[in-house]
Amino acid sequence: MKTKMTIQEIAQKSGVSVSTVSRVLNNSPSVSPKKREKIQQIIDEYNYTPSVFARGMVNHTSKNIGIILPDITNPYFASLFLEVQNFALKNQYATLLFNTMFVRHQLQNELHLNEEDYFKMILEKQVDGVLILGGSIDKEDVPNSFIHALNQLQRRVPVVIVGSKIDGCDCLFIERNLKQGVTSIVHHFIALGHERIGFIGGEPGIRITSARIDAFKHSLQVLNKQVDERHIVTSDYYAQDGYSAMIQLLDTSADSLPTAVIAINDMVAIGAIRAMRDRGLDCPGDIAIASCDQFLQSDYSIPRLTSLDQHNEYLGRMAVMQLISAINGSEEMLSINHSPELIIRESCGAAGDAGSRT
Amino acid sequence: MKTKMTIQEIAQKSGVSVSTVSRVLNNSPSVSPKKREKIQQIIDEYNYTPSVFARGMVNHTSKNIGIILPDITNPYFASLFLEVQNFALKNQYATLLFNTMFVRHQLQNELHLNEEDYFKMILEKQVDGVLILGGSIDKEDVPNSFIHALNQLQRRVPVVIVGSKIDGCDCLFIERNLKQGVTSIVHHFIALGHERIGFIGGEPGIRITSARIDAFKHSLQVLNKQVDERHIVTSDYYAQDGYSAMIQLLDTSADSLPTAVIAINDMVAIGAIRAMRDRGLDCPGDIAIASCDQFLQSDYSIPRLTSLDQHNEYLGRMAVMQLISAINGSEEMLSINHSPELIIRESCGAAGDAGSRT
DNA sequence: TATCAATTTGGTATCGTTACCAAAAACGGT
DNA sequence: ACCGTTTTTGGTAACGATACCAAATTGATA
Repeated sequence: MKTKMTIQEIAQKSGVSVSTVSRVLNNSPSVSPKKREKIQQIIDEYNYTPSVFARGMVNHTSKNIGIILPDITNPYFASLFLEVQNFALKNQYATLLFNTMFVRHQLQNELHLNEEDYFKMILEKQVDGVLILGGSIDKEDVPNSFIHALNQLQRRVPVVIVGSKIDGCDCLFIERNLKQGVTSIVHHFIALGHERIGFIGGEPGIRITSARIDAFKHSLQVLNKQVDERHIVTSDYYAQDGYSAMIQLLDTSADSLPTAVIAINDMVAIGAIRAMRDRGLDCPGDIAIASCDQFLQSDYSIPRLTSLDQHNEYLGRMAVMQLISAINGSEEMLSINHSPELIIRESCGAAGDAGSRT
Repeated sequence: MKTKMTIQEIAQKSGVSVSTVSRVLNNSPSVSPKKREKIQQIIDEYNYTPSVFARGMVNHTSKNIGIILPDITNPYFASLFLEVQNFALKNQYATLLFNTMFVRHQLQNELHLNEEDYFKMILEKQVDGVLILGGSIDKEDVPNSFIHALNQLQRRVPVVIVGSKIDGCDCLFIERNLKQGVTSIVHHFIALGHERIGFIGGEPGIRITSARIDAFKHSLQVLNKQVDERHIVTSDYYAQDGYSAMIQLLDTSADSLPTAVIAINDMVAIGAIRAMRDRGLDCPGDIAIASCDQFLQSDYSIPRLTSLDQHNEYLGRMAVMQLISAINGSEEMLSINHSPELIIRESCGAAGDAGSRT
């Protein structure tokens, strides 16, 4: 490949010293306008760009940030990433993306890596900061080795984590309000006259799951409603998991089925509705469904899904802002506060029957 | 942040010269086993990793590759990316991901960038190679400025493009067989006795769209069936576009509706089915639907979608393999040949009624 | 033991920037 | 015209690796 221009060549061609060219490159004020213009012209003409390696040697920065997330095919993470990249780019940072989970994808995962290995890799890549979106960090008992690896990472570059705060880890955490949304769904169901409400989906042992189930139980207890434990079925986050969870629910409590079910996300809801259909049940007729974390297809499914808009874009944006400000040495913690919004459509019955597509 | 170890410090601590440490780092054979072990131990102890900047200065490589794609939230690109990253990582390459399309996401896209701008950015990042997955490259008339920018990129680093070959561009192209799949859908529909078949979705002026529509028309003509132009409605690639395309189809040819429709992908199929439902029509009863590029939820939708599995994983893998071999100076072109597989489920009627979930 | 070849080591220029300091030029005021 | 101050420039030492060549060590053979 063609050899790159260097600052010396630019200097020579413009008849100045490298120092002056460097000053132009870095917008230093102390360059005479005349020289600046001439140099800039030469830079443009040869479309020279400074070597990030040489710069890195001096500044120890790469202008890259690392993003670690479990699964980019999950719309939740994809939309988060999108906001992150957008904002990062606006601040001259590019994003190195590491997708840690391959299992679901039937790909022969020839590299047997756990998240700790990714931490190491990312460190070797000399990124200026790391953003961790979900993953193992959300486990209820995070392994010590994981925390250790995380702290080691944190000692070298700023680390921002979108997830639940854990003890013994001094990274910056951005927490979502997981409970508020579930509570508002419960209230909505109660208002529609439902007495027996269930909850499906979510991996057990994961904080997101248990936080939502806690909120679910708690909000029912406050209203003096009972919770039937058989109506709570964990599994995972995808359509197939919604399917299996609903089948299990139907099988184990055939004598007293819930009349409404909360799904941990839209994919799970879709799987659950499919399961109901396969068992000859109608949604919302027999069981109403509402879910968290709405995604793009929610408004086109049959029935259209009542779902929570968690404003993930906002979350992603806050996370990078926090990271970039930490990279720039700021200690300030950005406060984040956004309320999820319940989008009422058909799957919860009653009020949503008309649909909401615009 | 803590200051990083350098090779000199390691050398000093192990009582050897930097050269020897460097040799250990690069697995050079000419180091005595005893010294090698001792040095390795010190390296591990301080968990030293060499500076990518310093290395880059000497080798001019970053061990990073750049991936440019329009929309990571689109399951097609997400699964492609996953394979790409997996294989890249296995070869010590990390992936810088650039998502060029923001429009669909209602985000205030404060950075007004077109793909050419991304080329420039990626070049400045000193990646060792670039992989372009779809996007503007698939336009029927690619702007000259785009080709120019592309060639400029290509002159500096190897560029592999997953997309249709274009004249005047000497990058490496990996082409999908777009026609075969559509043809097999047509044959399936004909076998089921359908006479009037339509086609919906896909952005007009994009090669993927026109290639598939061409294949659609051609395979019908070969069988001496007519094509009703009103039954071909382009729009875009998402659920909302399937919805609007189907509405338009229903509106413009109410007198003679097709009995079967091919959707350009599963999201479009979902939108179309929703539109039918809103108009009181049943799928597959009134209009059967089959689509290309199956995605994860295909088997859980109502009805389950008959769809084409294009084996994208394989495509993604070939693309990185090609890129990495090009980075390593190989001229060889990998030949790629995989046949799409039609997964028959409910949405096409008849044969698929039983569903296919395992 | 002396000689030569093969193996293992060390020294140092180099890569392309920026930071820092010193030198030169430009400017203002007497 | 001279001096002091400010602005603008240039020279060069870092930064942390690798590559290359020369030197030292080892081992084998006569």
